[in-house]
This record gives sequence, structure tokens and C-alpha cells, in this order.
Amino acid sequence: MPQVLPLDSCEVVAVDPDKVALARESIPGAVEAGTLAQLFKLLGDPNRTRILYALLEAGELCVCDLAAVVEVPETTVSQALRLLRTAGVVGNRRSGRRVFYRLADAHVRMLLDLSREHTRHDGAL
Amino acid sequence: MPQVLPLDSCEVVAVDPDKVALARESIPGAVEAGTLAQLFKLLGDPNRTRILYALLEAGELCVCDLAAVVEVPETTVSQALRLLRTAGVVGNRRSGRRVFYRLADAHVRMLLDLSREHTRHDGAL
DNA sequence: CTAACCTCTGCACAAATGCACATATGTGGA
DNA sequence: TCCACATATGTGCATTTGTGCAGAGGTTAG
Repeated sequence: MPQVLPLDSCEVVAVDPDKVALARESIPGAVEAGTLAQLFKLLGDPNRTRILYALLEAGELCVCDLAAVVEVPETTVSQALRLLRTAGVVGNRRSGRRVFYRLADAHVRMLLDLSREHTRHDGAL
Repeated sequence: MPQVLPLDSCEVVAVDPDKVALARESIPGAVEAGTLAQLFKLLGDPNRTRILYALLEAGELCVCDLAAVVEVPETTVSQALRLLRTAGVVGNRRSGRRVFYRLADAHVRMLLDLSREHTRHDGAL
């Protein structure tokens, strides 16, 4: 029967040791997983979600217009944009007193498209 | 949770009324945004993230092997899988005492691929 | 049938998160 | 210069979320 070993012993009794070993090497490490999770967490709030889809549709919007689209106070929008900006999900451009925001890159756009298609195709959740 | 304000307080002074009106019609409503956010929120935890990438690599794994790959207690894995299962992100198959989990559909797989590529391409965050 | 095993679930506590208020920064016009 | 406007930031509170423990299904072997 399996021998009791320190933590890393999990794989000794693995049902499918090959897959386990392979997966262990391939999956994101703690750091990369943290980064990925951070990204997803940012998308995991209805307000931020709607802000991003608004930018996906409109291309570029200032804070006050975003607030109008999403129907939340400008403060909330600004807060959300700060997080998204810090994470590199959106970029901004200053024009006079206003600051216009846009999606950062094509990956984000594809991500949003895919996700919406997913939730529509099979009503996940 | 999102909060809805009286309408007139926001949209009257829109800078770009056309875009605002267009975006307002196109973006996910409260319900769809909630569903999307829920999906992203599920991916927004390092443990769940690694579980999903493990399934992406290995194709199918039982709970105990997943615990070995991700290096967390089986209880934690089981909890995570319950959430993912409920949301339709993963599916499962029973074989004897074991339950094997897999990614639910191609959308999820593409989502994971895209995301990892994104965080690698430009070190987002 | 009983025992051993794998997985699932409810409960409780610690930690993280979003929101709104008040206030600060920065910009353009009188 | 001073004021009005657009956006940004810091703080506090209410809520949510993740995790581990203990015990409950459900399944196979003896």
C-alpha cells in the first residue's frame, strides 16, 4: 500500500501518473496563475464587465459617457477604470479636461467576444 | 452588485450622444452582465485557474489527481469543482468511486488559451 | 454485510472586495 | 489669477468569498 511521504508524495498514488506529471509541468505556476486570476477577477464584476463591453462597442468613450452607458455614478466608473488601467486591460487618452478610454489590445476584444458567445450559446450558469 | 440610478442624472450631458445611445443598446443588460461576470469570477481564483489549465492539458482527471497536480487539499478541489460544475464550465463522468472532470466546451478552451497568450504577450498586470 | 475508499456538502471564521462619500489633482476659460 | 468642470484618489462600511474541519452520500472489495 502507498507509503506516507511529505507533501510532494501526492503523485505517488496518482491514478494516472503520466497525466499528472505532464499537467504539473504544463500548468501555470503560482505567479502566472496569480496574474491570470487577477485578470479574470477584474472581468468578474458586472459594472466592469459592462464598461468593457461598452468600450468594445463604442471604441472609445470618456468617463462621463461611460457612466451614462452603464448607468452608475462617475466615481464608480472612475474606480473601475483605475483597476482596469493598472492591469493593462484598457488604455486612455487625454483630450482637454476629458479622458477617453479604449480596450488595450486585440486579445481583450477576442476574450470578450468569446465569452459573450459562450454564455449565449449554452446558457451557462 | 450593480446599482441603477435615476436615468436623467447621467445621459443628458453626454459628450457623444450617438455612441452612448448605440452602446446602451448593444451592451449586456443587467442579467447577461451578471452571467458573464459570474463566469469570469469563477476563473478569478488561482486555484480554480490552475485546475482549469490542468484539465486543458490533461483532458480529463479525477479529483485526487487534480489535487496532486494543483497541490491543494482534495476538499478544496472538490469545492472548486462544485462551483465550476454548477456554472457549466466543467463536466464530469463517474467511473466507480472516482469522478473524472473535463472542460465543458470549446469556448472555455479557447478562452483559456487566449488568456494565457495575453498575459504572456504583454505582461499584463 | 461491513469496511475502506473517494467524493461531496454544511458550517464558521478570516480575508478580500465593491461602493459611496469627501477631497485632491489637473485642465480650460473669464 | 480664480472659478467651474472632468477625473482621480483615500477612507470606512457592508457584503461576499475562500478555506479547513467534521461528517454525510455513494461505491467497490472482501
